[in-house]
Amino acid sequence: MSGGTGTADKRGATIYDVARMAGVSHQTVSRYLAGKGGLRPRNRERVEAALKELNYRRSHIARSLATSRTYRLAALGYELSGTGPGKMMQGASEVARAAGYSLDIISLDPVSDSELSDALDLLGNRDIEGVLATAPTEALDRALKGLTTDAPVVVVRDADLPERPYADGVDPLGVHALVQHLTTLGHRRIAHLGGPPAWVAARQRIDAYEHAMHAAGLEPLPVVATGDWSAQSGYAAAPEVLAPGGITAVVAANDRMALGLMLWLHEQGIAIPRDVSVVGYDDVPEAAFFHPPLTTVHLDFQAIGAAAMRSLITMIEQPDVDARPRFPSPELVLRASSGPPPQ
Amino acid sequence: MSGGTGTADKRGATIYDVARMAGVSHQTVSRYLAGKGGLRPRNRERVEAALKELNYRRSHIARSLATSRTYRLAALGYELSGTGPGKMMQGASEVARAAGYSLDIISLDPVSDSELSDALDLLGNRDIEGVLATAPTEALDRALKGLTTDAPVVVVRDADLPERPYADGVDPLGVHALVQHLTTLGHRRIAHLGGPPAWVAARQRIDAYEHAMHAAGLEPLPVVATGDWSAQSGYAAAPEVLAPGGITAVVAANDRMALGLMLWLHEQGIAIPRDVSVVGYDDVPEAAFFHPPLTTVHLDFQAIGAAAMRSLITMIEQPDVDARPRFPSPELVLRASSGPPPQ
DNA sequence: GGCGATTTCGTTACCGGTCACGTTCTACCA
DNA sequence: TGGTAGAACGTGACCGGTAACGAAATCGCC
Repeated sequence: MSGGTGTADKRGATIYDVARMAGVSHQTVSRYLAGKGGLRPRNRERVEAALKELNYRRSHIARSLATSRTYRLAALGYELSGTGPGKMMQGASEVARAAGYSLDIISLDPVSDSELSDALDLLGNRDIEGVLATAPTEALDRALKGLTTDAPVVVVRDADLPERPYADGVDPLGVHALVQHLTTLGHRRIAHLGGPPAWVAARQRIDAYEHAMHAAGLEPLPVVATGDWSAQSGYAAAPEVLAPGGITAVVAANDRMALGLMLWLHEQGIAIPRDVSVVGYDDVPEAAFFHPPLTTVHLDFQAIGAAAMRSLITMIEQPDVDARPRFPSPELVLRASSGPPPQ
Repeated sequence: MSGGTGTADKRGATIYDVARMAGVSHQTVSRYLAGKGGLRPRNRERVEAALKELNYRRSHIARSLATSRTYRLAALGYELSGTGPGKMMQGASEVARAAGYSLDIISLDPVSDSELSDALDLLGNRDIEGVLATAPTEALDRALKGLTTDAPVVVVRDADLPERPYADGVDPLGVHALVQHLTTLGHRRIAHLGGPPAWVAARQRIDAYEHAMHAAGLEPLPVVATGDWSAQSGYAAAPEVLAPGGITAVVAANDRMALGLMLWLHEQGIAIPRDVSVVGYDDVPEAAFFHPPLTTVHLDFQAIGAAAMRSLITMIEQPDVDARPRFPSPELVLRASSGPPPQ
């Protein structure tokens, strides 16, 4: 009413405005905002009143300039609209926000490489405190290594493979469990429908398939890896996968490719799992409702993203602490798409 | 070699450092960086050399403080890991980055409302220049309206419905086309498996279904809307949807619910589309590979997100221009899940 | 060579906070 | 009542850029 200071002064009120109105110095206001106490009740009240009256909001920009902390992180990866990467980002994003950081998510398009370099020098930007990169291709992996920033970088692969991945029966990817499940059912000729070879994840799964077959005393079949993770590519690659003949089970590199493969089988009149068993990888929420419901390996993407982000934040806030992320293990999920081979 | 300034001075070089090394004033460096020209070749060279030598990177923070432009936007929505919202964000994100903005993506959890208020006052933050919100529930819609910020806000609904949505044969949602497709095939008892009623999108689709039925001279059946967009919920709701009896076609509120519904039908020995036709909505990439491939309505989510973002940026940069987004129209996609009703 | 008009450049202030330090006030005790 | 420790508060500088303005250098032309 009185005074005539409009409520919405353009450009917002500063601590100096607040200080003037409260009859104190800007430093006192700053102290109040820092919440450290040490204000006399009278001044505290006046500051609070002025703050409210002017609808003060702090300027993170100015604060950042003074403290050289920005609380900004960046995350990048391919195909962030997919279930896996998407959930990962969601997990990461929640952790970041809870810790007071904001997250710039940069979704790369596999097609255009120019975008990659753009995005990368965006990261070279010195007001980003840390970088999280997910499920990279090797091109991205290399690019990240060449990153000229001293901000910490966390790269999430499908699993942090130990030095000797398959020693001691350790199966970090869960592919062994999948293959073992099939061999236990009696399958011998088990094919692998691989993911795009440029992806580290796809290569890891191919390796794991071959290793698991050898471990079971079986000869791995030539891996068909012409796909791009999509259902379309699974459908297209299906004939080639089945070409060797006598195949009774197929391990697809992910659930979506398995879906495409299954449609092709249906169209050929090949029954699942009576004639051919199909298993996937990822356990997307829809996999339980495929026809038939898909046996697959469950990955808790959200937890993976969250763990990676926790690790990144620890690297920033406590550089001396060892903060390697601990990712949850993949778990085999048995459903109706796998069964004993035909006689 | 000479001089002894280490290449990696902590905290980075400033334009003052560069200016000193180049023997010019900081303002000259600033001018060079602004790219406006007007430097003598000699000075230009010296500045360039110093820039490179010191590995200078500009501080966006300081620039923001001086210009009061932050080039930061925020986007928020539910279930960003889903195909639709995910692609939308991807489209928005690309446009934003191309225009020089960075995008904070905030993924809300439908469960916890506390998160919403947290996120919201994060937006009240005055260094965010604009807000994009997608596919909101009405709770979010209300919350956004109460937002105390003078930054522009763009809210994306499924379609920007005109004043009188169904006049003049206009069908902004594509649901009419879907229903008409079914009636043309001869269906009369067409049910709707609705989305979660709290979602504006779900309500719009329910309305459109009922209106389309009336337009075809048919009585809409009671809508079952107990789902949550998931395949699981489609599966669970299936018996109730089919309960009225004699139903020969079902319009699901989205593809995932259609997937769950179809699994239930398979389990009951009901053939699709021989006994019952099923159609979805969204056209997720996998829909073409369901069994059978799903008739649905295609939405170009990426284009929608991009259009919304362009609109937001226009609102920021040219406040006087009318920048209402123009979204692409949904398109009917015919596949094998719909066919004539049984005799 | 001298003059004015343009370019080119430097000086100073400012954005909105925090930090370091010095001053004032209060409270307690001799 | 005076002295003093410690809390409360204010002053000035600084973070790293940009904006505004005036000074200096350059150019063209007579």
